[in-house]
Amino acid sequence: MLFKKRTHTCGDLRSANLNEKVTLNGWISGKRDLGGLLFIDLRDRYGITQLKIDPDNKACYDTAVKLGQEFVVSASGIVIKRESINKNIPTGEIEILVEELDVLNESEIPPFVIEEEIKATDELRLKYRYLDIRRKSIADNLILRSRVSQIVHRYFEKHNFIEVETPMLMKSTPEGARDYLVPSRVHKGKFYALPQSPQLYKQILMVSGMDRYVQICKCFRDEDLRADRQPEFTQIDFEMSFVTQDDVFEILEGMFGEIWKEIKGVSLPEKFRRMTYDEAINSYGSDKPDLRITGEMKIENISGIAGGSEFKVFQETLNSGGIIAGIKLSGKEVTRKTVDSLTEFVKKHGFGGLGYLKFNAGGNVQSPVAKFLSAEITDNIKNAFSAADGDTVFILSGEKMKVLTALGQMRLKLAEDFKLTDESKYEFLWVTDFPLFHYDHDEKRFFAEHHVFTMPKDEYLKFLDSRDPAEVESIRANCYDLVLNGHEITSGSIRIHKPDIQKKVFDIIGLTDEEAKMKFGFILDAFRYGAPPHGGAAVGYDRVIAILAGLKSITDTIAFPKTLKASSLMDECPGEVSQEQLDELAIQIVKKEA
RNA sequence: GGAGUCGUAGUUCAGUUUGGUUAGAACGCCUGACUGUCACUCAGGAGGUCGCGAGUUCGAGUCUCGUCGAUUCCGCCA
Repeated sequence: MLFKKRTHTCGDLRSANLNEKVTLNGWISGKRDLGGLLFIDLRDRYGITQLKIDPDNKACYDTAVKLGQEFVVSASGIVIKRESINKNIPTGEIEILVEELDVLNESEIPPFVIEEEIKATDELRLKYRYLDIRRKSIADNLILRSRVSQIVHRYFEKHNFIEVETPMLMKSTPEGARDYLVPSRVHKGKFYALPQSPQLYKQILMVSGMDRYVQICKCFRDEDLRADRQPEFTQIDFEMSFVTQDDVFEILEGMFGEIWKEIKGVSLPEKFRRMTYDEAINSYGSDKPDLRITGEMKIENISGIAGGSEFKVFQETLNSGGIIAGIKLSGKEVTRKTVDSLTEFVKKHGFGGLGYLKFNAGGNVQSPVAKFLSAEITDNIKNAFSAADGDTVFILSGEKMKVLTALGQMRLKLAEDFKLTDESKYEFLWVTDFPLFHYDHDEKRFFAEHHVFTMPKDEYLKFLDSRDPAEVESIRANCYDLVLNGHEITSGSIRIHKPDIQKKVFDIIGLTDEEAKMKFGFILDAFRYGAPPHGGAAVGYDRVIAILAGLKSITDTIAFPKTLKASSLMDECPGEVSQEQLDELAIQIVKKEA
């Protein structure tokens, strides 16, 4: 079908184009019929341009009055100056006096009005995602995503990385997240798995001597979903040979630096701040602390100070190996309501109650536990937190990790309730020295915290032969996360490349040689032929885009996202398949009993 | 797997607490009027399986149970 092609987009024309004869193609975004004069807003992804239809041009006018929302048209005419200027849009000084108007396609009445302040629910927007993407904010997210992608490709190429595509159909490995499985027709009863990440392939590429590998790739995890978790998501996955942790950091610091500079016009520090896992847990009660909070609100362990008190709860805690710790809220009025809501919050975390010390003006201390604490102890607590009059210190006592994580979550809650987070900041933080193992008391065995190929730090290699839970759990790994504003956006490690160390790690998690061979045989084979020291990381691409776009959820960074139940409302997947397809795969559906 | 919230016109919601006349509003849609609008304005109109299924009741949008879907959180996500 022939149609008059556009000479400009709907975002192009300005006063400089006055008197030019132009053609625009686009969607009808609005129509204002004044009874004679008729104005149309024509939209494409570049912007909106106003069309003026004069009733004297009868053919044109007759077509125009019949136009509905989202009709696709081609309009030709002269760029003229508007009588009244619209300062809200970039093309607001001009309009097109239309001479020729063709309907390229009609549209049914859309199920929701396509406007920036969308009223439709997520459910409806996902079902008609193609209409949702016509909205500027969603389109802009996809454009942003595309721009970042270009920056990333350019950056890694500049640093001598090779892009290698790795298989989407691979072997299922039982460690880690649940795999999405794909049945094999040729090998009946056997299954491929979709990659949770290209981890093993990229390590093998290091053995191959590719030296520097990168890929922006889709990954799949069949786990329950959240606002920031989609069943399929995207990683910037990379691996480097002959490197230490610092080399990996440098690459990512450079990459994020370029992204932020180009997208946000913000210069990030050349080196990001670093913190060990232990420091993060002890001071922020989290392995991904949000450092945008005013005054940082560090957790202080006051076991030593408060332990000297008569307070029975504190005594019992310390006797059973627990800790007493707290956080300070600076200069905010703490009401009865605040305390009640926080108490309810900590009770959900399994605490009997919440202690607090309110340092009022004039040296008066308001506290339900004050009567158990001497003036000296109260003073010492005040000093430990560098508390001033008007500050409140909240205190919890109990098992160490429970206290720290509860205080960590309270820190975030207080920051939210009292608006202590500087939303304009970008706080990047390396969290390093993660534990290599944790002991599972139910299953009575050790598990790898990151993955089984993570290299222990040199000074802990001696504990690889120990089976004492405390010693084994003390082993720290060459394993690191990059945290941005409290979100984990990157995770990686230096890998084990020596078979003897690998064997010891397998031993600790109770993997026999035989099992190891069955699960990881191909990579262990590869490692026998000269594996270089190597390490890398994977960046959670969707989360990075969400933060750049100022979104809470990653859903709108993805063109066609899935719901929390992993279905796509637009194309209605997953769907049933025919009996023939099942027969070919030798698969039988077991109906759930009623 | 568990807990919470939501589901009423094309859309967003009110109505559910305390069951009771013809289920309302706004936007959208349709018709008409209007020659400088840009959230055009004005007048009129159409539009409902109250998610679905059972139950309680003289009577259910409203109460109970189940189910489906969306969403938030916990578990889970090396």
